[in-house]
Amino acid sequence: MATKKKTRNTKIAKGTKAAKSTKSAQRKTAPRKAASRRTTARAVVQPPNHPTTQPPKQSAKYIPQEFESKWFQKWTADELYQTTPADERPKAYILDFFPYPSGDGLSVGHCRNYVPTDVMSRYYRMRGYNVLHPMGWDAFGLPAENAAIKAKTNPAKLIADYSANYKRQFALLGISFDWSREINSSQPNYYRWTQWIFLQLYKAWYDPRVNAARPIAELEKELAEQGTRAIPSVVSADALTAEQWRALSAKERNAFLMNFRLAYRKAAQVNWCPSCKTVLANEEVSEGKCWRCGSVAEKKTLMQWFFRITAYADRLVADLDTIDWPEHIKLMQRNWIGRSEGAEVQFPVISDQLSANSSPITDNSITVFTTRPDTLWGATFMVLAPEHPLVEKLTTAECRAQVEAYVAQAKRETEAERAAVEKEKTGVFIGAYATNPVNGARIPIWVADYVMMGYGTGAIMAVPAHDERDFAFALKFGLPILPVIERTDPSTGSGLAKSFALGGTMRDGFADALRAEGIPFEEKQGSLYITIPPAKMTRYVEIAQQFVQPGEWNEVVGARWLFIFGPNDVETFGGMESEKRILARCHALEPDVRGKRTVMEMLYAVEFYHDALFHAEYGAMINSDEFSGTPGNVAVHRVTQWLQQTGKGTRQVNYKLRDWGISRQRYWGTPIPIIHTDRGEVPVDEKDLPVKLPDVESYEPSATGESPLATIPKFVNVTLPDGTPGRRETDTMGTFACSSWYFMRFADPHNDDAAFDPKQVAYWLPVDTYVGGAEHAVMHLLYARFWTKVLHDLGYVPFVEPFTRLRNQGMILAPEEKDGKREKMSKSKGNVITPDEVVKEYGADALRAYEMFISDFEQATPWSTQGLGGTWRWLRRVWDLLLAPSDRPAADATTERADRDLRRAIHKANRKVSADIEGFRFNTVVSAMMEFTNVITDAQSQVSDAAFEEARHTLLLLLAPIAPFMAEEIWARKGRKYSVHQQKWPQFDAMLAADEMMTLPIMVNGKVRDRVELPVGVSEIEVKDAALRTQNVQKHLAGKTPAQVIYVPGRMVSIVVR
RNA sequence: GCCGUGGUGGCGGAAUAGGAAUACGCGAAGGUCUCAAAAACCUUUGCCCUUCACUGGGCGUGUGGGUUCGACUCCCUCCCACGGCACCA
Repeated sequence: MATKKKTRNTKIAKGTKAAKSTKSAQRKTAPRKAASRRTTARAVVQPPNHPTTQPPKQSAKYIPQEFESKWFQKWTADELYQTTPADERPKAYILDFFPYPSGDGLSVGHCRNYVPTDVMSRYYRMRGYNVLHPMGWDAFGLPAENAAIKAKTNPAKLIADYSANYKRQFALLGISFDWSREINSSQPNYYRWTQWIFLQLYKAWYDPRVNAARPIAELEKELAEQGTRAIPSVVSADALTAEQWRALSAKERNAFLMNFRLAYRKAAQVNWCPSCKTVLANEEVSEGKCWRCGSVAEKKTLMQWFFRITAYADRLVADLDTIDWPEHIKLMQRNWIGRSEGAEVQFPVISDQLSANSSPITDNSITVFTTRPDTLWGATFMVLAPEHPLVEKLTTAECRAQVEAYVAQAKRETEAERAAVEKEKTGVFIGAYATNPVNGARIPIWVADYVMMGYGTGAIMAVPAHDERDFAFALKFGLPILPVIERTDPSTGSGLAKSFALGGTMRDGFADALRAEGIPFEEKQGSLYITIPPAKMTRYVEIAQQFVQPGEWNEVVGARWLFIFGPNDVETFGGMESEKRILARCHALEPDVRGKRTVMEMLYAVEFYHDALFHAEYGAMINSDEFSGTPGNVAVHRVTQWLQQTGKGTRQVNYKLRDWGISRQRYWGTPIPIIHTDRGEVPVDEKDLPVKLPDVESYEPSATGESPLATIPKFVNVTLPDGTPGRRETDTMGTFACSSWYFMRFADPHNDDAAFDPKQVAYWLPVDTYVGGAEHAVMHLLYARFWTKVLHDLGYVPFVEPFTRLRNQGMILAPEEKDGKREKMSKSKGNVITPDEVVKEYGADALRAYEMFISDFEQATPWSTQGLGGTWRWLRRVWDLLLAPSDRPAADATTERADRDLRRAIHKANRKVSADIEGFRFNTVVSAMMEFTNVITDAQSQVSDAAFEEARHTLLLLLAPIAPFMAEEIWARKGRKYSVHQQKWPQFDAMLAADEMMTLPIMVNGKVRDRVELPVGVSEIEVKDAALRTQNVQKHLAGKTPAQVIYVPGRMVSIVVR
């Protein structure tokens, strides 16, 4: 560090001398001690009688407000950023997330992604790429509709105003969007094709045999020929023979096909406000109440449209491995899809319980899904979700009243209440029993709200010893808990076993005997807390038998489960019978435990045991008949295989992912192109698209829960070409539909004959770089991936992933207050900073540079007006430097060396700036530019005219993507041919960037003690020699001979002395 | 609770691949210019000790440990902040 600074000081000192010795009168008047890059630059810029070629109106000073808007107008007029159609150049598609234009406009926080993607686009244009960098509006949706209702206007008008404002702000920032490709998802020429894609989904089904979507017509053909025989059951459709299919009416066939279509209709619940008589979005319900009127939100069941995204779950998981996305986003998608492998197992209901019911059902059984078939032997009860249809069927007469009350209460609870944190477990026994199919155990059936109808089969086998929720439930209701998986001690990797010897239960000398055997324990208040090493287990059991007092017992828990009552009187806890036996004996011996209903409840009273009683590890199986001893890593697999072979269960994959609901009972969205008739749904003919949203005055919600469109007869009532009367579907699509394909439309935005020209899409797509906030990590990105795969399967696009590279920008927070608290920018807190105010004061280029410089692109960070001032001052120094006159001294020996150094800096800067723009390291792009500026300034009075010009030329070109306005203005003032943005990116030469000398730090025993400067490429022996000779190293060696000298080529020398 | 991300000067942050910690910028202090101020520019700026000075030394990347000639970087423990999910069988 010190050396480095000294070096620079030396250079500056030399520079000053050189400056003074030159002829410039101005420089002679410079302060004697000036010696600075900055004074020098400034002194050169403002000579009183410097001959200037500039028109009088131009300021010599950097005043961005004088020229920024002028240049943007010219760029627009010249169509400088219009994308050219597909050609032979390499393409770069750089895209920002589709924004909803909000009435509040952009803040400096929103610019965090628009500026860097613009820099990148400008960079790739200069690199000779054909760049697509478009912008459009995600214009449909709730915010616009609500704002319009409030303002008593049409949302289309609001969107027009808001997007115009966004466009103005983008212009202010110099963002180089190709506005000729602007799209608006709420215009018929766009949503016509959203409807078209809906129809493609409606007319397709997912064939698991080929793992792809296929036309539904092919399914109909197959059904007519051979029924459902060859179709694996992926949907909840009944099996059908060809004859049965052919016998169905058109309406019945339609209903049957709904089980297969990728766009289908089913009953689903919505939030309903009984007072506003309207459907509420999740966002409009807070704490179970309507956010407008505060009444309690209810559930209402409506027929709604869904996309069958679950069919693609496996592909959506698998293809994540092929794309360059942040790992945490991929992880969030994997978790969201929530693929889990397990088994479905049938638990027969014990029929004698049913005989009491009026309709005895002989083949009744409860199907459960489990990810842990290896724990089946520990299933000691079952739980049904309150909504489960078998609750009604199986509840016995004695329990009916209680069960019905419980179910009614559970249904009243909102989802939020039911999922409340640390909620006390509740549930009711329904009076019926089932048989555990693996061991024939008779186990009770309960109903409880911690089981959800929406996941798995809505019923579970409860394995309380190895599932936390089941454990809590069993403890509360006194249900038996049987360990069936061995506990491993995480710290040793072997079995964890514990014993608690209560004071007075063991004879004297027990502790000494343990000590003699080397079994560790702690003694507190006369009781022993023993942790038994696996190797000593047998010995421990022998010792305990000898020392246990008559009428007392000692137990072992964890890896083994033993109750030691006396010599040769040891009970193993390992099944329902032993549970009963042990409990009876303990109750008999000890009045204090008589209140305990299960062995585990008794043990749970000892806190020392807690970590050994319950665990969810994949350990070796115990207490599981012939499977006991099966190692943990193969247990699930082996049991699943056995279940399949014996017909007790089947291997099953389950997902958390639900199908994508798109129905919105709203006006402002894409109408769903379906007509309802007596013979079922009929899709609107593709040539009749778009189904236009009627332009109406009032679109307040209907009182029935239907969309406002339902109140417009002119829209609703239609007659099909064959004269059949029909009713249009009145739901509109949620906006995720619009944003699931817009990136394709940008490739061919004005096509009226198709959603896009496949050739254009094949050229531009997939998107090379996609940038937006992490809040869309799951939904939007998953849906867009899904649509892309469907369109691929149906032959419309040649790729399966839409976004090759994804990056998320970090949030820009409000400037830090004195208390150091970090806050988001928000209108309500009044701490929003707009680009408008920043551009007005500092100009767009300073804003752009600061947006890049502020921090790592993905990291959240507070805005700082002082930091912004720093980048502004840098730009001003660049301005002065680039517009300074060129009158360097003639070349001589000194300049030759300085020229070489400067040229090296030029190529190093080029390399760094290029690599960092491509790698999303925008903050170091700016710091590298600042350093390059400093180097040129420092060197300017020592180098030749040619080298100085080369450096300044490169600086200007590297600056063009970052500060486009200033670069263009300087380019013009220098009299160069318009435009700087159409220039080639400067050439990089690795040879010229290579260093001649290297400074190597020398470590002695891990501490830097000295440094040597050597030419690059000297031999290892020379380096070591030089290192050992340096003064401070000699001092630290203190006459000793080094034991080891390590040379890391070009990096450092490390000397070890003992 | 689980999952994810992060923790480096007074502040924003940098550090390619295990090899010079704190680049670049802000702020601060002192100075130059000025009648003065602002602006601009110069110098210093992790902490501590030592030296008139040159210098030399110790500590230092949330905590504690480990691996290594060498750790911001790799491994283990713990703490804190932020984001997301939450009875998912």
